[in-house]
Amino acid sequence: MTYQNTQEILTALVDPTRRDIFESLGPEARAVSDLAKGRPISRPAVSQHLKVLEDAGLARSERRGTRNLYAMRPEGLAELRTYLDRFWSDVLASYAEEVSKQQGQTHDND
Amino acid sequence: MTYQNTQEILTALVDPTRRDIFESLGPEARAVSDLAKGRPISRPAVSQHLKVLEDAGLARSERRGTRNLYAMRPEGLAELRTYLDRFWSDVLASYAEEVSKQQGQTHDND
DNA sequence: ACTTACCGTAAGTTATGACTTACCAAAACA
DNA sequence: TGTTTTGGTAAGTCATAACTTACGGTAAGT
Repeated sequence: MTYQNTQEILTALVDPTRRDIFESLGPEARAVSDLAKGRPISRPAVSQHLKVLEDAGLARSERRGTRNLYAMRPEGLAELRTYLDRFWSDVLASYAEEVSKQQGQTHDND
Repeated sequence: MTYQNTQEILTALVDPTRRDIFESLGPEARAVSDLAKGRPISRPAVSQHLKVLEDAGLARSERRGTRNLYAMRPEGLAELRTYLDRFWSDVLASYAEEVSKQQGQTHDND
C-alpha cells in the first residue's frame, strides 16, 4: 500500500460529494449506512467514495460485526500540505531573489 | 472573477499534465509556445490548461506583442492551504479531546 | 502589402469516473 | 434454522474533461 500519494489525495478531494463525505468524518468511527443517511446518493455510492478515501489514506475503517465503521485520517493530508508548502517557500524565496535582481531593469529572452 | 475557490484550485491541480505545467511556471513569465515545447501534448492543449490555472488564480498572464506570458501565482494556493489547515487544527484538537476522554484504553494508530 | 510567428477558441472524439440497480456474503437475531 | 441487517462489488449508463485538428485574429518582420 503506497500511502500518501499526492495524486491520489487530490483525486480523492476534488469530487464535491466525496469531499463532503470526508468532511463529515470525525475521530469517532461511523457506519456506512449512517454516513449515507441524509445524502442524495445511494449507499453503494457512499461505499465507493469511502474506498477511494481509504486508499488515499484519508480515512480508515474498522469492521464491527456486519458493520464497517469509517473515521477520518487527517494525517493523510500531510503529503498534500507538504506539496503546497514546497511552493510557498520555494517560489516566495525565488520571488524575493527575482525582485532584487530586476530592480530598475526589464529583461526579456530571445 | 471569483478568485480563490477551493473547488477550482483542486480541479486545476488534480490533472497531472496541468499540475506539471503549473510546477514548470516560475516568477519570470514564459510564453505559451515555450511552455509547450518538450511536452507530449499540443500547444492548444497547453493553452487550455493555462486558462484553467489562471481562472483558479494559480497563474497570471501578461501580453507582450503576439505573445502571452504566463507566470506562477503561488498566493493562489492560499485558500487550499487554509482548507487543509482547518482539518489539522480542527480534527487534531478533536483528537486530543477524544484521547483524553478515552484514557486507560488501548489505542493503536500507526 | 505579404508573410511569418504566436495564441486563443470552436468543434469533435474518446476515455474516465460518478452514479444507478442487482446481486452476494457474512454476521446478528428471532 | 430462517430472516434481517449491513455493506462490498459487478455491470451498465451518462456526463464531463482532456485531448485533437482547424480556423481566425493580431502583432512583428521583410
